[in-house]
Amino acid sequence: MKNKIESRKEEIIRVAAKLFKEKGYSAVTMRDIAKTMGIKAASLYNHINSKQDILKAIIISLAEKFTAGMLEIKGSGESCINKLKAIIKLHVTLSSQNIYGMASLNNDWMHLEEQMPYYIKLRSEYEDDFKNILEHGIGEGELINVKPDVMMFSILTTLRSLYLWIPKKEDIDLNDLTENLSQILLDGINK
Amino acid sequence: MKNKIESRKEEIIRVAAKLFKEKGYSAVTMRDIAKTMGIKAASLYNHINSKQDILKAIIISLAEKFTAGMLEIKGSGESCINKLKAIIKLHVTLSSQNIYGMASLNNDWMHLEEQMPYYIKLRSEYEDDFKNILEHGIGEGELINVKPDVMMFSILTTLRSLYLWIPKKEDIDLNDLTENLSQILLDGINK
DNA sequence: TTCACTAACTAACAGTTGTTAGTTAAAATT
DNA sequence: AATTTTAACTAACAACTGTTAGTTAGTGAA
Repeated sequence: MKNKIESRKEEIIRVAAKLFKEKGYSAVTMRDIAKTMGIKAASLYNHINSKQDILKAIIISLAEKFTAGMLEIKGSGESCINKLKAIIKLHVTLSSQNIYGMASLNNDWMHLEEQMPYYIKLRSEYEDDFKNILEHGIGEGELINVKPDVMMFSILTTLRSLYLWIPKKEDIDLNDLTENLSQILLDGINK
Repeated sequence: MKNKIESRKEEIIRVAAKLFKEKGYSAVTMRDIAKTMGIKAASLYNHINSKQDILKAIIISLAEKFTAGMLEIKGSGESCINKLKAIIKLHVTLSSQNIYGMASLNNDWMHLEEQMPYYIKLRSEYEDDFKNILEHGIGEGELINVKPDVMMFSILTTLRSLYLWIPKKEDIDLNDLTENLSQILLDGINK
């Protein structure tokens, strides 16, 4: 059943995500989405159930990709520093693959309805895993002894904002970016 | 004319900023704001001109405080590292003083209308000044030689997200936070 | 050919939106 | 005491919201 070519439903989700990034979920109307696709708002409902369903499709699928990525990293048996580098790469990869979706994930999750508790659960678990890696790194002497909360906040907010920044650099090389970010986030900028 | 006690207009702006942080500008109605204050929506218009004016009041005044802070730092004659520490302190100070306003500044600026170009101008100049400090630091050998764009992105997005994080820690000491952030952002977490 | 399916359409709905007009009771000023 | 100002109110508006119902032209299968 699933085709390589984009289904109409996937197109709606893609177009909606782009509009959500520009104006936010609440400010985008079904008529906006339809107009961008060159059809009428009512026609959208041949493919999707509701506006809410579009948001859900964007956010939950992305959140689950982060969870899957973290699961793999957790079980990799690498050093703490290497795990952190893998997390950075995970964010660069997923963000560059779905810039518009990342905007909704960051800014529109509070407009989820039934799915909100599930999203919150995924996010909490991700952050717990992240903090765990940091605490382990501190315990092993791999990392400096600073509050892991502040550490995680600092790194994670940078990674969560990548979607704002990647599209501005058309010529960007993602491996370079991952490398630069690792250096800055792990070793700082002070010479 | 100006009193120490909060005017009704200031109360509207404060209440609105809190609601804007929770749901975003577009999802908050004038009736929401009024209800929170225990009055009717129409009564708000005795004190403010429009919903748009509330957003403008929140965002522009904050943006101008950042501009003023940067101007002072720029002319301080301090070393690059000390200027960066001063920027970190500026963000911690302004963010903790106005957590709700910072949310609008970050997430709702695109809903500014006439004032949008002015906001964009302030933000661009701030970022230019920031990058300038970094480039100077690299040139002088104070900072490692990594693309200043990536450096600025990394530090600035962390600082811009402080509003998300400060309120979670009731017991937080702002000087501690500034100190921890400086260490992490400037020297990294790698031992 | 006949039939069911797909994906578009028009029309309309009930509720919500920001905002205005006009009114009123209390407080402040003259 | 008379007057003006303040800050609330009710009622209403025109525009917009997400969504539904019913229709229709084109497509592929029987």
